[in-house]
Amino acid sequence: MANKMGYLSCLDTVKPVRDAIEVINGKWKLPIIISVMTGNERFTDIQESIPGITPKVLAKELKDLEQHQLIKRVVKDDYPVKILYKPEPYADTLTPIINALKGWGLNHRKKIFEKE
Amino acid sequence: MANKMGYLSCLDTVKPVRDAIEVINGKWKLPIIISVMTGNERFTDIQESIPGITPKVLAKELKDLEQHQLIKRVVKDDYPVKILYKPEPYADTLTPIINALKGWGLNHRKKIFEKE
DNA sequence: TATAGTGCTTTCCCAAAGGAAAGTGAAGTA
DNA sequence: TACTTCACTTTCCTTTGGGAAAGCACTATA
Repeated sequence: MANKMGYLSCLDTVKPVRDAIEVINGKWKLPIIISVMTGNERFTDIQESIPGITPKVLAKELKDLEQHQLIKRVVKDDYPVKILYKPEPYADTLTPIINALKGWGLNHRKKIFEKE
Repeated sequence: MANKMGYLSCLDTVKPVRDAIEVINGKWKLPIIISVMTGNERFTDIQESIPGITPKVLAKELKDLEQHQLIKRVVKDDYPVKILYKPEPYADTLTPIINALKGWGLNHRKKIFEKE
């Protein structure tokens, strides 16, 4: 028993990786987290710091990230009402992922340029 | 100068992260790489090792991964013709990303279960 | 009062991702 | 000869992601 199938099980790794991918999927979630963690707090600042993102997409992704408790939306009613987006402490746990992707991306770009 | 904008630039990190995301985007690419790196070589073995994947999706993603030089398709004409998928050395460079995602996914699942 | 900026929302639309199910052609097995 | 396996391919359909553009309520400023 334990071997009725002919393939090698890799679920130990595949399952948690898929859990992670589900949270940070799409083109925009990690860039937004990076921007907020860098210190951008205002909607338009975040938007301008990420080339190509539209306000619709940004609004939607900010909501998703709030639900996953990675950022929080703070309404500050000073003179005018200001809305600030801040990273939750939980966002810090993504740092290893971001660094791994950053390192790989830098290296990959180098590799592509060398070849072509 | 160097400060005409009111936002903080985070392109140093955002750009390489996006380069990486472009290569490993979607639900399936990393699971497939994990399966192949685990030692699964045959189409049906890979398919069975990843619950939920359909042959159409697997065929398409395998082609993508081949183009990115992360796996190679080997035609072995022994008695019958066999087709094998093997990891390229370049796939190893994804290990830090996979480990970071795996660790985060495991922790995230624990966090979710604690709460609810 | 008119204009501009902020933080979105709304509408419309398209393309890509992805799932279900069946089919296909070559080869191997009974 | 019939059946099965392997490695896909094909068709069809639904969902999701994402872009363009406009609008809107509110506040500030001239």
